[in-house]
Order: sequence, then C-alpha cells, then structure tokens
Amino acid sequence: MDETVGIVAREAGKSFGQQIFIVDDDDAQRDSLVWLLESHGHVVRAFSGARDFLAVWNGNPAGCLLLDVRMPGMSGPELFEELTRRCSALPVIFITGHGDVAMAVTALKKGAADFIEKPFSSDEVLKIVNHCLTRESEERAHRCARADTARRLGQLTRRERQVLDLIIAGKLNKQIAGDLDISIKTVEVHRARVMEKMGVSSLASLIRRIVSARL
Amino acid sequence: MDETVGIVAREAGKSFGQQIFIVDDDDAQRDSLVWLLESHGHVVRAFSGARDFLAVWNGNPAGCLLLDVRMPGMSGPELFEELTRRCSALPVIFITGHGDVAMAVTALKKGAADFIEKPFSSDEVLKIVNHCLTRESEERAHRCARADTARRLGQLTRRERQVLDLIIAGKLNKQIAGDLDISIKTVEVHRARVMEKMGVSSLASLIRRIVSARL
DNA sequence: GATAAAATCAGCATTTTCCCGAAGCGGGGT
DNA sequence: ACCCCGCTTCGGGAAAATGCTGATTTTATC
Repeated sequence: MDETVGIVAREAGKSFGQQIFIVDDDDAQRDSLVWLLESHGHVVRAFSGARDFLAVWNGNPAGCLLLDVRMPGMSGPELFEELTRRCSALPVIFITGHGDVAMAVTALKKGAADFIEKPFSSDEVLKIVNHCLTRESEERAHRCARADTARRLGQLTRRERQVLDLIIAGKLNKQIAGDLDISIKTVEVHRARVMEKMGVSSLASLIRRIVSARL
Repeated sequence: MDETVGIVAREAGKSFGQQIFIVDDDDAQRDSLVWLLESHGHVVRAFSGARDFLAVWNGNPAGCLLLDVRMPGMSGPELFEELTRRCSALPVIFITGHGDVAMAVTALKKGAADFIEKPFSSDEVLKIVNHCLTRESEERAHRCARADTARRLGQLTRRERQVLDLIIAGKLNKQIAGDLDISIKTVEVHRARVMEKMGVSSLASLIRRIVSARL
C-alpha cells in the first residue's frame, strides 16, 4: 500500500518529497482530511496541536500546511506568525469553522495560500491542495535558484564583488578600471573569476542570474 | 479650496494625478467617504452605480477604487470581473456590510487590494487607501517601464527579434550567425539596430530590460 | 511597377574581451 | 623563518565586438 501511494503520487505529476501537514485539534476532522488526502496519493502528516507540529518541523519541508484557525493553546494564526518569523516558505491553507472576514483578509494579506470555511467539499480541498502543491513546487525551484545565486555571490571576494556590480551597471572594463583605479588587465581577471564562481559562461547568463535573484 | 486640496495632496507625498474612485449605491455611505478622503487631500470621484463608473473609466487611471459589494444592477464583484477582463490595473478595495468569507477570499485571490467590513473606522480606511496609493504608484512605474520595453520590442523586425533572442541566450555573434545561417557581419548589423531600438547602450542594460519586463 | 523597408554582406580601423602566463603580497600553518 | 595559498595585480597575443562607409537582394506596400 505504501508503494502504491508513492506510485500514485508520481502518476499525479507531483514532485516527490512533498508532504501535506495537517494541524487540527478536532480528531474527526483531522482523520477525515488525512483519509481524503492519502486516498488521493498524498503523503500526509497530521498533528493535533501547533506545538507538536513545530517540534517536527525542520526548517523548510516541501508541501503545504492545512491549518485550523481555532485551537487550544497556540491558534492557527499564531502558528502562521511563528512560521513567518522563522522565514518558512511552507504555504498555509487556513481552515475555519466560524466565518471571520477580517481574519481571512489579514491572513491572506500576510501571505496565506488560502482560507476555506467548514463545511467544505472534498473536491474543494483537493483542488486547493493540488493547486497549492503545484505552486509550491515552482516556488521551490525559484528559491533553490536564488539560494544558489546567493551562495555563489557569497564566495566572491570584495574586489570581485565590486567588479560584478559595475559589470551589472553596464560599464566597460575600461570604465571599471577607472572607477576602481586599477588596470584593465586586472579587471579582466576579476571578471573572469566572477563568471567562473557564478557558474556562468556568458554575460547574458550572469545578468539573468543576478536580476532574477533580486525578485 | 481646490488649490488647497492640490497642495495638501502634494505635501502628503502622493504622486500627482491619483484619484480615488468610489462606487457605492448608499448615498450616506458614499458622501461620508467622499468627505473623509477629500478632507485628507485626496481627489475623489464618486459614483452611485457600476455602470456610471464604467462610462467614465477611460482605460487606466492612476489611483484606486473603493467598491461596495452589494449594489443593485451590477454588483461589486461583477464590476471587478469586468475591470479584470479589460486588463485594468486599478487597485480595488472592496467594502461590504455582510461578512462573507468566501467572497472575500475569492476577491483577494483574484487580485483585489483589500476587503473591509462595515462599520470601519476613518483611520482604517485612510491607512488602507494610502497604502494602496503608494503601492499603485510603484506598480505604475513598473508598468510604464514594461510598456516601454514592449513597445520597443514591437518595433523590432523579425530578424532583429531572432537575433535578440539569441543574444539573450548568451550566444556569440559567431554562433548566432551559425544558427540563423547568415554571416557574422549581418548579425552585427542586426545587433546594433536592436541596441538602438531598445534604447540601450550596453549588453547589461539590454538584458536587464528584457528580464525585468518578463515579470 | 515604383518606392520604401528590410535583410544581406564586405572592408577597415579601433576597441574590447578572452586565454595563458606570471609576479607581488599577506595571512596561516609547520 | 619558510612555504603554501588565496587575493590582487599585470602583460602579450588571439579572438571578438564595434563603428563606419558602402553595396546588393529580397520583401512589403501603395
């Protein structure tokens, strides 16, 4: 059965490794969601409280989080705040039983992926979760690319970084040499090393990397 | 008094030309909003119905729209849909009297700027409107830049466009010549014309323009 | 068919970039 | 003190790009 789940997940086109976390104090509701999602090939991990989830949460898992709003102890919005504070990129789908427009608006404006009311249909949840996972997968790719760019930027020396900035600014080696008060030859060396360290072979790729990483 | 309004608006640091549109069938509510916003130096234009607003709306004014949800004839969400269909970039702030989480979530996910419930405080509205205008101003700058880039891209010939694509891909003139099966000299001509038409003088600027415009 | 616009190519001088090599300099470790 | 390594600094020659003048062919448009 476990194997089947994996196969189904792959057949559904989901990137392997994505898990759906559920945090809800209502046992029936939680089990219902677990059953629904697992029967559709998702890997699910359910928790009855925010603390339990935080204890397991190891930084930045792939997937999304179905989060109940009203819970004893730490509430849904509080957990969401905490995740935001910890720079989590895990998409959060709020689930609430008591319609509260202000809370929904606040949550969404703070970056929640969605906000659904009970009762909800199976199709609704599945659709939202799938959409969320798809987006998360893309987002993840972007984050990885950005992280890689940041890492590479980090291993540039001061001089190389200065040269890079001027390259991005569109200056010629001659102008860069003038600005930094060094010879053109030296600029060329730094430039070559920048290209090497950034893992690109053309100026176009270099600019693309830097500009893309800024957004 | 009109002059004072203008001065106040400038002193408040708002980009000139921004107007706040209000569409609400409730006369008292509408007048109240008009008074509140005008007394804070905003230029306001109020309408009692969606049709009236659409008749005046000329494509893409600067500012934002305070839109009541429930109205006879065309409703708030319907007007919002229509604006979206017409590729409007005018930020929409929904105002509702009857809390409806699903509607709020839908509206926000479709790109509404905010969704506030009656009754609301003056401070709340002012804060939201100001935030909205600030964002809109920045967005506008980006849109202008993008529009300019698109316009320039539009006046490139087919060949120039092909060459541009290969330049962006980071290829050398020699490689471009090979790909398009033309001589290097010709590539150089196209390349120069691309730079000229795109209004840039360095490869870095060119790449930045293109990449920025894609987002 | 005339006219204009686009696409094609060449030569030549200049500038810029790329690749290989090399040397001074300063900190860390043995 | 000595050596190694990374950072920074250069030079020379090859390759590539740029700017300019000029030209022919193809295509679009009226």
